Amino acid sequence: MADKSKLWYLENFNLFEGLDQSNMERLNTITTMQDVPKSQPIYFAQDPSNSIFFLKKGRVKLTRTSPDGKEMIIALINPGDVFGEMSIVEDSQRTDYAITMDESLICAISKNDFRDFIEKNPSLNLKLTKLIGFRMRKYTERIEGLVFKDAYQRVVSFLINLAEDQGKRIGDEIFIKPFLKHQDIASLTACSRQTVNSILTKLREDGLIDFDRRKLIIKDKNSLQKMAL
Amino acid sequence: MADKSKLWYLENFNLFEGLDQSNMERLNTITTMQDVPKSQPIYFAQDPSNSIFFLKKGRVKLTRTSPDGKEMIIALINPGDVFGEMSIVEDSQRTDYAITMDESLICAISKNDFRDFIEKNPSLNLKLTKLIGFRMRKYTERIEGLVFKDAYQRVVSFLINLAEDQGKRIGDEIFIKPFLKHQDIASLTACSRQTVNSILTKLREDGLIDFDRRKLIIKDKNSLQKMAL
DNA sequence: ATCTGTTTGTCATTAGTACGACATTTTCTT
DNA sequence: AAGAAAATGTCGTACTAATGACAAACAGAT
Repeated sequence: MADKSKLWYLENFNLFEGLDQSNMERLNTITTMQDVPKSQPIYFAQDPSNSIFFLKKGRVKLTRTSPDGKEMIIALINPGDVFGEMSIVEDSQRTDYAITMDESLICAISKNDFRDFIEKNPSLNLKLTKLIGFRMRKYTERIEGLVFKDAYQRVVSFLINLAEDQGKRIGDEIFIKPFLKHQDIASLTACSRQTVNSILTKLREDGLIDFDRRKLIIKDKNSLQKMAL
Repeated sequence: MADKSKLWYLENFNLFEGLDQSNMERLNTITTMQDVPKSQPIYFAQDPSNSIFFLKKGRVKLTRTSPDGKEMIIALINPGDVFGEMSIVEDSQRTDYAITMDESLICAISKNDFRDFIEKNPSLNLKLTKLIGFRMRKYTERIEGLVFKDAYQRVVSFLINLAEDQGKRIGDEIFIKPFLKHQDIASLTACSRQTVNSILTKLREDGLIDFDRRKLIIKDKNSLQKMAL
């Protein structure tokens, strides 16, 4: 789409572009590809973190759970995205839980293999740092949202981001296809399912969006942007 | 102190340890040291980010401001800490605002010099990535706190972290000396000044802490830890 | 020592959201 | 096709924490 945000491009820069043929082949030998059905865990919290993943196809969500069982979604992973990359930096355990939201095709590299590979391709180092730096920026924005914005603004901001990440512009409207459950939006925006519902309903009444169980249409992104501040 | 958290050590690992003499000297030539009075800005949001800093002495806070003027403190910087390191990763502008809280001694390296220096000392690359990775972990924890914890738990968690970072154990108690204004704690824990006050007062009534304008004493860290969950 | 601005302490009021409850609709399973 | 399970829509109630207002304590400057 024409107006994908700059951030989108940063997010989706190919970690491996610019590698020569022989390295690509070497890369191929150290990765394993796997078809994973819907709603299958990839890894759990406290698992030793010894792989880094690339999502080829499908959707994955990364979550954390509070001591009393509430779920918070840290990130939605789309095709082309890397996840679990903290394993490269730290030897410790995973702090999040990764689960497919659709049938997915996932590519894995063991931490050690990847480290060796980086050693031989130092240009990856900067890219990886940039990737992590980019994640950090997103986290900062998230924190800022939680601190400065109310539930309404958080949900609206989320919709805008979603539209920029995975929307398809058709005429004046932006379509987002495999739409999320209200509970998922709630877990992403730190409010309750019911609050999400009432906000979405209000936005629909006001003609800013339209939605049903499987798609979302942003009808007036400009106005949304104004209210998200 | 005996029980400084593991995270503390990660945070304070010396970016430059292990460098040989000639590199240390080279490093010395590209850094500038500066004595900065209390309450002096180091950089502003939107400034071009072209330096990385090390705090030798004093205290610095990094903040962000909401459109309507509310302040959020992103981090407190203590002697030995690096800050502004995102400039290495990204060419863009600063998103935060750095200001001294006390008279401080600050060491600066220009982004370009630092990049050159890294080029010649690739081991720094991994360290830098780890530093950023560590920051990221902290941010994740912050997000989790905002989502899962209420104001009470957030303030208590903050006190515990503060104690671990800069407390001095004396007998059974932990002393924290240049204590923060309630407004600062509020900006760090995402609640109002008045809420912080009432929480601290309650904790004092319950005999878990003691405090006045310039010092804080943690009297029962265990109990605090239990309530922070 | 006094004046001035800052920080703290305390209160009453209000706003924003969570939560529980339940009906309705949709989707999945067999 | 029918029954079960999941997701949505809509209430009312309850509670947490923000806000505004003000007095008291303190700190810095002259």
